[in-house]
Amino acid sequence: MTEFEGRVLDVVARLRPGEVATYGEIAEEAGYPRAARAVGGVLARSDGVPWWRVVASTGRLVPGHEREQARRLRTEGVRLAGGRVRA
DNA sequence: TATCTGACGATAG
DNA sequence: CCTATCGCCAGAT
Repeated sequence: MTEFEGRVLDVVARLRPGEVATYGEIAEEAGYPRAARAVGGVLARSDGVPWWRVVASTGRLVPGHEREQARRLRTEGVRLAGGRVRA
């Protein structure tokens, strides 16, 4: 468990139901401002974290998990439109 | 030290 | 709105 990993997972774990954040925001809050890309890598290999509450800066859902993510987000009351989270 | 790989982000066309 | 590109980053090899 690297420090980067630990910080990222910690930040994501703090997201509350209905709250959505972008990879970039997670990276910044974790203390690694420009590591948005690396954040995706961590989430892709982690379990037990609310990954569905993280989306791209454009509001797009996670590639390959659109259905599942959309289902979970709607369950939490998040408004979606055209496969994207409404700003 | 050099490369390659992604659940990224911003920008140009 | 879409794709192509390029810049950026941590990790793995």
